[in-house]
Amino acid sequence: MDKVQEPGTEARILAAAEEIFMRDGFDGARMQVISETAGINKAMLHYYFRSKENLFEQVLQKRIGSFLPEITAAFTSKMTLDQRLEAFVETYLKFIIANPQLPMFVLYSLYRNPASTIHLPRTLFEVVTRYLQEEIHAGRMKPVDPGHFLLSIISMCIFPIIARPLASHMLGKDQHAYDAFLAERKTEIMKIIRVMTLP
Amino acid sequence: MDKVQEPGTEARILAAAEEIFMRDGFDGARMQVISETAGINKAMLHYYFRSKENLFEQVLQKRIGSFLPEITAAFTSKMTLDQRLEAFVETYLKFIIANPQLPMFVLYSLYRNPASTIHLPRTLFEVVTRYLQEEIHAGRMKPVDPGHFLLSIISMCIFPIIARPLASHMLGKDQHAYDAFLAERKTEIMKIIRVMTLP
DNA sequence: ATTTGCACTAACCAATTGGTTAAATCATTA
DNA sequence: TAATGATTTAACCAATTGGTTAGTGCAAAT
Repeated sequence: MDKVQEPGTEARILAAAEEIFMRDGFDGARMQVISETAGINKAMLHYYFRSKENLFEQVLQKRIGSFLPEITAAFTSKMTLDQRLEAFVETYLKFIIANPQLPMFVLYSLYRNPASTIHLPRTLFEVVTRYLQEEIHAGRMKPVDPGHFLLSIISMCIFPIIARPLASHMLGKDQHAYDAFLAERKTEIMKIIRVMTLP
Repeated sequence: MDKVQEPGTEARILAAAEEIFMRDGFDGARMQVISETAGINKAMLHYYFRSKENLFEQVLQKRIGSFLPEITAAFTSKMTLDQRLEAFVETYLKFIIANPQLPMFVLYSLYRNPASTIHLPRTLFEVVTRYLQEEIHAGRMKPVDPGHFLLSIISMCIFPIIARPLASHMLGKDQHAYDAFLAERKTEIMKIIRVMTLP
């Protein structure tokens, strides 16, 4: 009989904290609920992580750090500009549709406490910018401002997720119809990107 | 001596509640702080508004209702398609740049409690959709899905505001440079819109 | 002049909050 | 086996929370 590798206490706490902080936010989350979700005593939270603030910061940094490298990798893994942008959008959308609570959690947390951005890498923007400038210089792409270009793409990917309650109501779509709408997004965003980039 | 029309207690409470709820969110806001900001006793909050939840809902509905009609009006006030879209983007951007806390407040509140959407009008989307379909039918506009089109525009307007801490860090821009970046947005978004709509 | 009802306050309340402590248990090592 | 250090627990704590209460002052109505 193999003994199933059950996660240690610290990992269980982090997983529980992630779930509760994402659902309820920092102020709405209760240490008691986190400890119950992790199946342990409340005092253990303070034994492993000194305070609520520290526990929250750990969760936030862990989750922010997890997807930026993934996106950057998707972009650099393909050959042509169009392939790279398509891989970028596809990976981005797939990731946030699979983790729909993550964007709002990250954005709201940074909005309330911008100091948390300090530990973030800047590689994604640098990588994309350098590549776009090469393509533009070689005449394979219409000249665009890399900052505006990248932010517009990310806007169109993330916003429909974080604005879901408002957007689905305004478009008159129920749960199901809005999921279908999100599934069409990749195609729609790529249409816009192509018309922006084609020289 | 004219007596300056000082706002009544109820209005002072609403103004204070708006300020505190926007800054701290529902869970982070304290009734004590709201009452102090309004310059009154805490019991007055419950005298005029029964509970914290009710006070919050009043503030939320009031602020949501205030800018949707304004945007819709901007769109319908102009003649040509391009003029209408430009007025829409310009008004939208001007409004949220002047009220930068509003979008996150509304989106986060609805995200945490989607039930609050019930009382919202849907006129904006209907007005825009009908008009776009006419333009497309008349061959004055490239055929696009109105839902995706409208949501993409709104995404590109709002996202740089709510993602400010993250975006300014990733683009390597300080406070000042990011303000300048936001000021360029109208032009950049209009470029994209034109290339999407031109037949 | 007395009643009525609204606006307002100080004091209070039960419940909950994040955090602590001292003691118990477990595993490792000497 | 005895000692040692890490892990876990139940009980506790001071502070804060949203909300209540009984009563005060005051202007209009009777």
